[in-house]
Amino acid sequence: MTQQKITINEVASAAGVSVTTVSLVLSGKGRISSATVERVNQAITQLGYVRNRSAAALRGGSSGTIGVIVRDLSQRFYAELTAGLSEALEAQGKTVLLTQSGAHGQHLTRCFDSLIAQGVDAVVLGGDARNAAALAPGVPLICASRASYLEGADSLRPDNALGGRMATEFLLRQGHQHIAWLGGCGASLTRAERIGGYCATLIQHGLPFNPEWIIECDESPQAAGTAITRLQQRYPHLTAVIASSPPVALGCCLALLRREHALRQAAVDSNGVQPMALVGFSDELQANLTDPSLTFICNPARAIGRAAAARTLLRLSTPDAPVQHVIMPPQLIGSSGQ
Amino acid sequence: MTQQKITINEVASAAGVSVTTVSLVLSGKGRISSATVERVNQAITQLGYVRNRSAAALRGGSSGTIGVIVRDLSQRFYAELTAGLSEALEAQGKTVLLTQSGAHGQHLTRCFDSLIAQGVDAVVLGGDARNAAALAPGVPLICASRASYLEGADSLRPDNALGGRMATEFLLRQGHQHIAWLGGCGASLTRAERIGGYCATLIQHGLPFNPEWIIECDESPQAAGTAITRLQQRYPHLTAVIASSPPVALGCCLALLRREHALRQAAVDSNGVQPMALVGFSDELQANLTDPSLTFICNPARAIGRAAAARTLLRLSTPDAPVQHVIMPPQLIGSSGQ
DNA sequence: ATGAAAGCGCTAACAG
DNA sequence: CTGTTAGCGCTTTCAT
Repeated sequence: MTQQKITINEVASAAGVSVTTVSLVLSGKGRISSATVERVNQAITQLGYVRNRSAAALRGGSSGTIGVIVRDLSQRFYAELTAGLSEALEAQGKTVLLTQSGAHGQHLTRCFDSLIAQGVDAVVLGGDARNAAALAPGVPLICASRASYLEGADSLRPDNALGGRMATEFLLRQGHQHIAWLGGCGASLTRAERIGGYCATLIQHGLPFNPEWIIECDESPQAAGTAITRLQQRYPHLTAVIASSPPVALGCCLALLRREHALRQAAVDSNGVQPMALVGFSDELQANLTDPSLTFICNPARAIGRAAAARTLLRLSTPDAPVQHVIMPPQLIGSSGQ
Repeated sequence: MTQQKITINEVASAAGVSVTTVSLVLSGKGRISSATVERVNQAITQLGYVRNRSAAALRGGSSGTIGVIVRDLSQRFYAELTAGLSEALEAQGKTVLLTQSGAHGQHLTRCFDSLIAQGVDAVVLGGDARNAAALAPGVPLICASRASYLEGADSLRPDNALGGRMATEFLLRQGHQHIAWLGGCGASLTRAERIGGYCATLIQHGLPFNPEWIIECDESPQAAGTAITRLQQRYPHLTAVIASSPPVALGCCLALLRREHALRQAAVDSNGVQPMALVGFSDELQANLTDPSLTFICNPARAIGRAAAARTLLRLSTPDAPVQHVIMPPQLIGSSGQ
């Protein structure tokens, strides 16, 4: 179909220079006179030449690819992260090699092997990094996850404690003093960090912190609805709740609306019905579920991806730069923010 | 750190054979005695050899990579699609090169160029395929999008008309006869196909189809709430609504609950208040927003990804297989399904 | 059934 | 500043 084999050789002769010059122009390395650069680029576009990165990689140059490992792209946080990362890397002429290590990270080794075999210039690792330390010696490793990180490698992650603080302060600002925490799994590091922020904020404000107001529950509206109803019965003076995720927040929201219903219908004086306030956590920035009654603290996943891209490029250009750990602030979307 | 340069040469001598044999074993091509295969594989694992795909690609073999182009990974449908695709391809030893063409497909050409430069064995294209026809001659192209496809290339996509039919039939089965359609943009092909299924179903059941019950609106709970309230006022005998997306469904759900409130409080006879039924569309299978009052018709995005992977592998092994177009059924998640 | 040898397209020494 | 040249690790005829 198209002209098959346009190599730097053709480009070189077309531009009346040597292959070295062309190669230098391509990688922007040597000091080539701008006139020559011009001529070469012209030849390149004229011939429709596309550089063969395999050959470049083979010879020792960089492959122009960055490996990414995430557990599963259907997890919002990692999808957003990967989107930001790929966007930023592609803008710099890099290409992303995507691998999924599986829901439990079971394919981590396979991921590293594929990436190494493909000659990636660096690896960005999402998710748990604990046993990834020595899997890819010789290739820069950048960690970008929801909570964990590696001592010796560059890392980016959300400021979960700040998220917990933001949620709590948002509710305090509205006058609430009895705030419950609903949802999430006790083993979650992200959750633990967020709850840390929640507790710290309460204490800073001289409010008592009651561990019985911290409830684990499945990430489903049903489970959340059941849990919050029980919570309200047991602790009637609770006036606000922090939900660990959008489905939990939704479950709370619906349960609360229905409860208001029921109470009003029971002919209780309307004034006696105190509507409960609600804040939820989310992994997507737009969190387009927001509504007057739904406010979210959103992870800056996409921004983390972009930052990881920047860090990766820096690490490639400056291998000796000191290791850096960055934590990025969440964003409040809904009632007051955005 | 680790042993640096283990090439097929080391493997060959370690196994006491020639590089040819090793290469043949690696690609499973030539007829090598199983004894030799055994010996070679042993040497490979012993030395921790990993094949250099760049070299293989350069010499003419396959690179073992499949290129993927999506508009933006933060769109659920494409995140799920990519997850399924990558999962299935990695299980077969392939690696995915991910590129994003941008919200408006503005980087499509750049995507193709990068992928070609990297020597991909095939390209899976998500999103609009119209002007992608001739961008990558010589490389198999597989289309996997929400609606559009290319005549000459293999394609996979959701059965949107069936989705519309499923939503409508679900409501009809519950006895509803006055069903509105809320949300989406008039220019959307996906929406048009779904609405086609909706209309067809109504007609098949001998029900009138009223174009004024099809409302465009922003994909936000607020917009949906406003729209459905207006709709109810204008057409009081509507008893059900189909929502184009989760945020629209949520907005409807909340608005409906509040309206029931209001009516009940206004001391209207409770029996006069007919609760409205609701079905929504979603791009994620778990659609974990489901709740007794929230049912979803979910796109089989992940399954489409897996099917696209299978089709890609088939196309690589059998280049002459006839072009195939596959449409995949959505899934009802919630009240009755699942 | 296996081995020897010729490059694939590119980059990085070295020279000029 | 630019040209010559030697491979990178692998696949693939062509012999054996």
